[in-house]
Amino acid sequence: MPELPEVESQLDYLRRTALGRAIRKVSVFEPRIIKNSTAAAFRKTLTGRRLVSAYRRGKYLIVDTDRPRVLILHFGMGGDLQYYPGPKQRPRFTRIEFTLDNGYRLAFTCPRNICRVMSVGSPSDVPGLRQMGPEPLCSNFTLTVFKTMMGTGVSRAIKALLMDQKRIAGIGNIYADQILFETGIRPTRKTSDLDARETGRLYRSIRRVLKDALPTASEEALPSHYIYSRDFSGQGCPDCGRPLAKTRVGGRTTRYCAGCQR
DNA sequence: CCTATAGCCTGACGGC
DNA sequence: TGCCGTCAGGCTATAG
Repeated sequence: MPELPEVESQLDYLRRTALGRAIRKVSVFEPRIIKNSTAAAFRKTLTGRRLVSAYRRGKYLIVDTDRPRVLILHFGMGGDLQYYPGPKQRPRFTRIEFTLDNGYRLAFTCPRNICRVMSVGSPSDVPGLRQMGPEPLCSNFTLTVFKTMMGTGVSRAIKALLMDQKRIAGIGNIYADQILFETGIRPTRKTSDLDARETGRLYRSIRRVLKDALPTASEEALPSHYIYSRDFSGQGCPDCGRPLAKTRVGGRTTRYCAGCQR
């Protein structure tokens, strides 16, 4: 569920709380979520490090330290950061806890253990980051770039392409459905079937939907007009009121309006 | 190379 | 009351 806008809000949270502090202690409650190294190496490489700066890439959060050592967080589904004064406030599902030099703690929580943390020398050590496609909200993601991407070897459903992190960074199930709804394109359409006008609309919709979601994105508040929310609350299409269709595309539950999306 | 699918993982929820 | 099956969704590994 944490997609580009939600990870951006996690980044904001980190900047308002633990960023700038040094790690006094690393507590590992769930070693399985640590990738690329053992729990012992994870602790050792990060203890004493200062969290200098952070940025987002796709659905990853990347934290640079005062050494050639980078903390990578991936929120999987339902991952979250919590900052609190002491162990009494430790949240449920805390998998990793950093005790900071001001005594406060930063927890990485994840109910389903699908999240991942890594301590690496460079972000490019992580295959998912190395192969990550362009950032859709950056200026180098132009219509031309998007058109080229849409033209190369694509017999797949358009929704599967939107969610492919090697093509575009940061779009997951919910925003893919919303982008396609606002474009009036059915998620099951083959990418090669889209004409130039639809491709242009899709490009603008990707940018608009993600950008509009940035200011308010957080785990608990998805806009009520989103087709995901509308389906969840048993309401129909926000435009025509018709019951929403549900199917599977790219292995994911997919919601659309059979009337408004062609 | 490209695409599709199974599996990881466990809380929430509905049915009985 | 409580058991059980299903679903959710990021990604990766593997199969076709």
